[in-house]
Amino acid sequence: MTHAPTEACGPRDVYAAACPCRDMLDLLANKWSALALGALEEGPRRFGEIRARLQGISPKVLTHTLRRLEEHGLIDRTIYPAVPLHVEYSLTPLGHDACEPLAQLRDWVEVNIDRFPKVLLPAG
Amino acid sequence: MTHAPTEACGPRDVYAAACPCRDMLDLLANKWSALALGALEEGPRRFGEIRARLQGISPKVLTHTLRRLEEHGLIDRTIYPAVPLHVEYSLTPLGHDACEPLAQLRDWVEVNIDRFPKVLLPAG
DNA sequence: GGCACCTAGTTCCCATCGGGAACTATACTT
DNA sequence: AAGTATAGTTCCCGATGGGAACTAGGTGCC
Repeated sequence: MTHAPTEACGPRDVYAAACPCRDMLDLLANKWSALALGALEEGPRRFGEIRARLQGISPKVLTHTLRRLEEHGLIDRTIYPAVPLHVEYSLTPLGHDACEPLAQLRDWVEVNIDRFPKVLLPAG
Repeated sequence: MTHAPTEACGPRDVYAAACPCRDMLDLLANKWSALALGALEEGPRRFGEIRARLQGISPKVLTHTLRRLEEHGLIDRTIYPAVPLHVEYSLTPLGHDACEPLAQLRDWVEVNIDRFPKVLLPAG
């Protein structure tokens, strides 16, 4: 029973409140998660680098986001006790795979942003 | 100037805090938005139908979610002043297109749910 | 020694969001 | 007059997100 078959964990329906899929969707369908995973797509990054890439995120929220992704097995956190402390975040295989749909969502937004009502686009 | 070219609205970068892309990502990268748009993919649905499909959502949050999607031009809200009041929600062309990446995200979660750490999967 | 600096956070406070339960409004049915 | 149905709204409260300031371990500078 190392890897339960499809039936073991319920109906696998994101629309079912009790299905664990719901929690996973909640984790991934999140602005900061989508951006953080994307930032790690090109390779491992340090806390400060991710923080700089995700413009506008506060250190508190970034810590929380990364911890959640780590708990759910999407990223690894490696501490290098070097001269100035060095912590590196990297995608797990699962996290790498999750990047695909998230990248498509990010790309879709960038491509279609002009189609949104102009009132909502400040410098439109 | 009916439809501004790519430059008019900034750099089109979801990673830029000031880019309107950020707001759109925040809207779409959301559990309830992703589920609600998916529920409308098969055709127009009424408030009660959507509520029943999105198991666990409260009427307050559903109202808020639908209003936000409407404001951003992803869905239409049509009132039929029939016998018992009848309100129908339907996808706009923009909303229809947004369903593609969202469906991929939902599907990815359902397909890969078993790969997540088992501690987090209640009935795993 | 004392002070500023660097990295990676943590802590505090507050505004907004999300969730449950109950209530409202309108109109028809019995 | 009471009950049913639809589409919400309102209230309360705990969780989440955001800004600003502070902490901790260690280095280099004077």
